Amino acid sequence: MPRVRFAPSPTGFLHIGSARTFVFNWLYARRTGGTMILRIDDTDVDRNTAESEASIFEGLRWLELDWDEEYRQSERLELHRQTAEAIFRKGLAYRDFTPAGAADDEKPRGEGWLFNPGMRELTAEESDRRAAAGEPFVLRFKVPRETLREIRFRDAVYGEQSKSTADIEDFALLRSNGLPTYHMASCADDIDLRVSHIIRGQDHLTNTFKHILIFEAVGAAQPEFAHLPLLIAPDGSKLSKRRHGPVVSVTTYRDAGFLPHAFVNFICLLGWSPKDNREVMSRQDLIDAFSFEGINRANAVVNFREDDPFDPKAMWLNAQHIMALPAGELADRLFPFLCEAGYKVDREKLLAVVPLIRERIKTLRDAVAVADFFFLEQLAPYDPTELIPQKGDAAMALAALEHAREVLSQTAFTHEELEAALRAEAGRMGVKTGQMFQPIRVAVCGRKTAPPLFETLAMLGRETTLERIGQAIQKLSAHMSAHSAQKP
RNA sequence: GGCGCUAUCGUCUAAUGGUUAGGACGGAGCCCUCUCAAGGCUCAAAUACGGGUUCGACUCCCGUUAGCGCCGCCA
Repeated sequence: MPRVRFAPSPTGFLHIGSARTFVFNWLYARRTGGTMILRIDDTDVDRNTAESEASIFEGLRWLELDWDEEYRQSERLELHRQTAEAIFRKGLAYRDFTPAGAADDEKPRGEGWLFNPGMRELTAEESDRRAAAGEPFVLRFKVPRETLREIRFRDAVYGEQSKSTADIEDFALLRSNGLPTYHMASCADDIDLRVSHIIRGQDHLTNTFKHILIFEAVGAAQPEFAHLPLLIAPDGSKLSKRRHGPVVSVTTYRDAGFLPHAFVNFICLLGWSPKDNREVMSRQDLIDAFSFEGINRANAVVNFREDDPFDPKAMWLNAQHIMALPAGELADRLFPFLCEAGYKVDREKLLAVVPLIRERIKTLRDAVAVADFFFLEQLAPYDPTELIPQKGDAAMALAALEHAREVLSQTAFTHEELEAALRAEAGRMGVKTGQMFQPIRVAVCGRKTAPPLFETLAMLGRETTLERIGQAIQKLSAHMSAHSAQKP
């Protein structure tokens, strides 16, 4: 059974790219009946924060993603140290006593550094003596140089890869403070946890050659590798909080009212395709369709803008998932957003409102603006001229409202009855239905764009409807007299 | 600079030597219609460039260009 892992370092909030890496690992595990491991890679004590770790768990919980085993690298340092020690004893690593930062001075900006001169060649006696004397050192892997060879592996996404040892630097295994580096800790854990498939970002593609050297040195079997194309910003740069702000954090999507399943659907489609033109996919659909062959090799742009922080496709997918959700579940999802907005909502009423708004919201939060008039006692102030229909005037609006008030006071508040009565009244008045309906709509909703009128009236009930129409008549009358007083 | 990776509509992608280069988002338009949506239909929109190989190239090879990644005692 495959064993895969997601290994975030808690140095920032859960990033959209990290979330995608988790999802691809998870999909593979769930598809194959394998094991999903969450490993917190917290060996960089200076940069780790508790908030960051909390954000990772918070994000994963929101996404409704689970895992089967959980580890923390900081609790496994002894294993890392012992593994490094074993490599050292085999003569495949050496102590480098070059003081930290010393290389910075002579480093001619990004030249191909391979190792610090003099340190590889230190005799065992000399090395032991200096170490015993307490001189700090970093333990480096002794990459084969005398006899060059090609390190090879087959990536499940990028295909055959090879690199000459002549182009691989003597990377560090242990820092001078005794803590393992990422490479050491990661490989030691992957070996110990029997990780069978390493699925991670493409930024690790060239690191993989180093990791293979470690696997070989330890005598461990090589796992399968699958590197994922990176998520990038519209300008081609990598996503970063500093440059791109909160759009890279998954909690931003949660707070904006994305459905977790829609969000996962969206990030899966970035760099992966089921190849059959499907796009709106349930979690089970994704599990069933996932394969490494479907993963693309080019980086994918998250198409956000300054004025529109969410990728339009993410919005569309969210709307699709909202429309596909059973009414009861959608009501549950909407509930916290409406409560947070200060609306007085009860589940019964919300359940009735859901069918009226579900096609009109792209995010859960949209409901706050779209459904306000269902829950607010008092309508927000609106411009009385909104009551005036197309190709009509204030007098027409006033007449429509007064007639409507009359008719509605004696009509049953059902969709059919309301529609029949109001259409008939428009006919009697000799106005178009739209001219009749708009003033009523604005009177009860406070704006021109709203859900269909009759369902809305039925939902609101006679009392509220008549009250709001009465208020509209007052507003309009006041407006008319003010208007005519000003311009006699 | 060295090494590695990548390149199809604006964006996400399909087409594993033979298609009028397909789908989706977004855009434009039409239909439906009590407004707004939703839905349906139509249109515009791409193989980075240059060489090969081949009867035939988005697809294979070489080069150019561009982008990204790694080259830390970060991960």
